[in-house]
Parts: sequence; C-alpha cells; structure tokens
Amino acid sequence: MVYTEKRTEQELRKHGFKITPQRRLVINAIINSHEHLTPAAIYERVRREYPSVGLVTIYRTIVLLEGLGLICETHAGGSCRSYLIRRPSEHHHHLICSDCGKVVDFTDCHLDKLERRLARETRFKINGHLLEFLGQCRECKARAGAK
Amino acid sequence: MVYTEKRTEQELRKHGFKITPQRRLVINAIINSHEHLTPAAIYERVRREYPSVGLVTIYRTIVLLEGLGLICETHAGGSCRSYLIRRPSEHHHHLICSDCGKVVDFTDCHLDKLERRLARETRFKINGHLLEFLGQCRECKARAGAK
DNA sequence: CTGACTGCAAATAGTTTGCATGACG
DNA sequence: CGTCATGCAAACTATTTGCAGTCAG
Repeated sequence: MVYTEKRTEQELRKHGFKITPQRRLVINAIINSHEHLTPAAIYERVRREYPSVGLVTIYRTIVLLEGLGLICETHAGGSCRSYLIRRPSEHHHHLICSDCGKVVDFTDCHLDKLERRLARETRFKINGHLLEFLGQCRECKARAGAK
Repeated sequence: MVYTEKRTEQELRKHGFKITPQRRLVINAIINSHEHLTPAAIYERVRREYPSVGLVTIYRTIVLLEGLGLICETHAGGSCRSYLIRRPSEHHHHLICSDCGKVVDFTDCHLDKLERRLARETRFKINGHLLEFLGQCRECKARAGAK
C-alpha cells in the first residue's frame, strides 16, 4: 500500500513532474480502492479531502499517470474509462465483479503458446493482449442468492 | 457473406423488427468491412449510398443489433465503441491490427482451465471473459519495415 | 524565482431524447 | 392502415483547451 504510493511518487519525480496535493490524492484514491474508478468517481473521492479540486485536474492527472504506466484502464466492467493502479510492472490481468466492481489481479495467463500459434497462422506481429474475466465476487454472489 | 446478411435480416424479422434500407446498409457496412467500425465510420459509409441518413439512426441500429447479439464491440484497438459483425454465435475472440484495424477472429482460447482455477481460488462465479490480441498484420508490418 | 500545475470558463466531441413525418408489413 | 422507424433539433454527458493566477522545487 504505502509502498505503491511511494513508488508512484518516485516515478513522477524521476520524470520531472511535481508532487502536488491534488496528484497525491488522485493516486491515493486509485490505490485505496479495490474497484476500478471512473474519472468522475475519482473526482468525487478527491473532492472529499480537497473540495476545491477541479475535474480537469483529475483528467490531466489520469493522462499523466497512464502515460507513465502507473495506472491502467479496465474494459470489461461497463465504462471503458475506469482506472486501476498498476502494481509493479509485470504483465497482469483482471478479474472484475460486475456487481460491485471489485477487481482481483492475476498474472499467469498462459497465452504465450496461443499467441505464438496465432502469430504463425496469421502472420501478425503480436504486440500484446487484453484479457479480463467478468463475474460475481463471493459477496455479491451470496447477496444475489439471498434475495 | 450473403449468408451472414440473410441471417441478420432473418433475426431482425424474427424479433418483429422491420427491415428498412437504412438498417440493411448499416448491416452491410459492418459485414463488408474487415475492420472494426466506429459509429462515425458506419455513418460515413452508409451515407455514401443513402445521403439523407441520420447519425441517430446509426446509433439506434447499433443498439438494436447489439441487443440481438448480431454485432459485438471491440476494445483493444483504441475506441471502445467499435463494432464487428458477429459470425454465428460461437464464442470467439479478436486479433486486431493496430495500424489498419483489420480483424481476425479465432475461437479456441483454451481459457477454461484458467477460468476454473481462478473461480476456485477467488470464489468468484465467472460469467465470461474478454480476450483480444493486438498487433500488426502482415501488410502493415511490411509497410512499416519498408519505411 | 520560474516554469510547471491548477481551476475556471468555454469549446468540442460523442451520444441520447422528444416529436412530427414517413414507410414497412 | 397502424405502428414502428426515421430525421431533425435540441438536450445532455464526457472530455479537452485557453488562459490567468498559484505553488512546488
């Protein structure tokens, strides 16, 4: 947790960007949520601590953090503009709860073999892939069942 | 090709929707493109044949076709609102060229084992997944190399 | 100090809705 | 013929840009 925060700030400094309270709050909002947040959701959270913040700053910070590879977009859960903190840089994927938005990361997708086969068959040069699982987490499953 | 078109129209009729020239053109535009098309791109193509069409109709038709499962969204290639025709309903995925937008479908993702393991470990009920590979097709690779 | 960052307001892009007219079945 | 579909205009939402003042380094 604290580590991720430190690392994110270090990365900003390393590239010559300034650490402002607004940026710090955006980073914290994303780190402390285990869901994927839309720009509006980030705005709302940052505003609780810092009411004068502008939505524009949220957008600009998102672009910045994404450019540095510190956060990443999710796709499967509705909005295509939802963001998550990116844990240290290994390749990873998400399992997303479609009810509450909770996200679980996993890293071992074993797609290399498939990727190689596709590359061979289609003669594409494959640069990457997007993999997200969608489902219901334990709690939401229970809640839905109880109804 | 023709088959897909017929099937799409049958499906519309089956659900009580009317076949209008506009709808036919939207369907054809999506079928005949081997790229994923944004609403604006579909609009432009339909307009060539039917200049009085409204962008609104494109949106409404997209929603309709998507609701019937006849087209599907792509995610990996930039815009999150790009559509492809969905070949008869088996589960499939896309390999997308990030330069020209060309799409190759593939069906065998072999993710069942991974899905079961994730479900067991996280206690999620997994409902589906999104998998897209991104790369450069043969032609774009050659063109890029030649430069 | 000074350039980068912020917040406001306004511009822009993308999408949806209300309503009168038109056309498929 | 009745109803569903269309197209226009207008409303909305989401995002971006210009600019003057502010602040981190």
